[in-house]
Amino acid sequence: MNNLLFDFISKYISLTEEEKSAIISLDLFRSVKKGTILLEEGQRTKNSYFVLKGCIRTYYVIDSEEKTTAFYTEMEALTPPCVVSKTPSEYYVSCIEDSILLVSNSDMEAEVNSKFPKFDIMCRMLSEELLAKERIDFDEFKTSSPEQRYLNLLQKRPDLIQRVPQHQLASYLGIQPQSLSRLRARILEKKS
Amino acid sequence: MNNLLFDFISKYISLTEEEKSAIISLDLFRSVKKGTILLEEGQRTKNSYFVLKGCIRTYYVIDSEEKTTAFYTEMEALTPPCVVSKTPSEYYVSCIEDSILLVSNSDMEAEVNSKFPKFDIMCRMLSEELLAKERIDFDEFKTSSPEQRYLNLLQKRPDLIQRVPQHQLASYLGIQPQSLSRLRARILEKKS
DNA sequence: ACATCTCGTTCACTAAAGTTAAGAAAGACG
DNA sequence: CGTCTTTCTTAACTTTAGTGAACGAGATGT
Repeated sequence: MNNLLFDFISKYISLTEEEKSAIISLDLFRSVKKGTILLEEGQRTKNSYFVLKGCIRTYYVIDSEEKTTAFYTEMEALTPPCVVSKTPSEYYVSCIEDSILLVSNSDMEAEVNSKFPKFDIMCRMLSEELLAKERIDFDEFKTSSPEQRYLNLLQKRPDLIQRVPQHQLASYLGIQPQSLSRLRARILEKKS
Repeated sequence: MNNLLFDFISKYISLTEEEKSAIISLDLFRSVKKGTILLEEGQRTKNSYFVLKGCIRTYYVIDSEEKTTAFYTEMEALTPPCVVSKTPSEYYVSCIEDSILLVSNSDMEAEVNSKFPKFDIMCRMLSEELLAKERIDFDEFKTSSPEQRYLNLLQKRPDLIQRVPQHQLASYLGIQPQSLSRLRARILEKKS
């Protein structure tokens, strides 16, 4: 697990052995069972999550319906907006597979960053990269139909379609579960 | 103009007079005429933009149709994804009002940041904040209908509806211009 | 002043998504 | 093993968005 993390970090900065052991000594890894709710609406938190294995999702409850808006799988990081804005969370975060997560909190990050300014650089690079990715995803979403979005997902994250329940996928695609079923039937029809 | 910029920066870090004059000496301000294309599809650039006055938009050309995905107005910053990924741009950036922009390039930023590490911190805070904002916008988009998105925009950025052409607004809302017209008529009907 | 072009709106029609309801299939649990 | 629940699918119907075409208003250019 440590190696997975260090391989990831090495894409941005290089670490000395001393820095590596400083990270290990923080004891950040957590095993989390499927179904665990990591963050609830209205709750305040300083925690960020990095998925080493498994999958977590973010969802809102609107009119007592769950609306899933994002999935985070292996080597993906989530810092909930409420951590940045220091306000109560607008959404839930839950674990949809047995997972191994790295859980860090912003106070601790600030401390580490002041000791190792390198980390600030890495955080900056990471969030710039994530912002660019998020914008492109958003743009693709805006400029395509539900059917195109599904086909696009099939290309880019085929694993998600296997490991995630359909009704969660549906709201991730911005549609109703029934529409997703129909849309998939339509696609199969076209192929034949 | 300098004051607008320094007020903005002061939300993140505090600057000494020396640092301020270092920034001014970089001579970053540009007056840009309405209609100017700042970035074209396929082009490589290292430029980021900060809008002091006016409005710029990003758009794709898909099937020879313009698809507008974002607007940036006063005190908003745009670093195109292609600057981060160092690849040719996937979209166009154009100026839709006579504007005053701050144009910086990533080489210069790197130089300034190494001289004043404070700036790295600010960039990090800024991109974390923007990422959080982008995620929330995306989530709202996913979880609402075109009509709700329009009403939402009316609440949050009423100025945009005034200053931006309808057909650009339409694709910003992820729909066709005709649908936006119809949708607006529908809303007016409901009110009466 | 005239022709041209762009933009916004409207209309009729088609296609797709929302909604409500019902039933089948798969899982969870005692 | 059967029961209960959740998940997925299908269907009928309603609502809304996409599409193609047409029109008028306003801007642009010569």
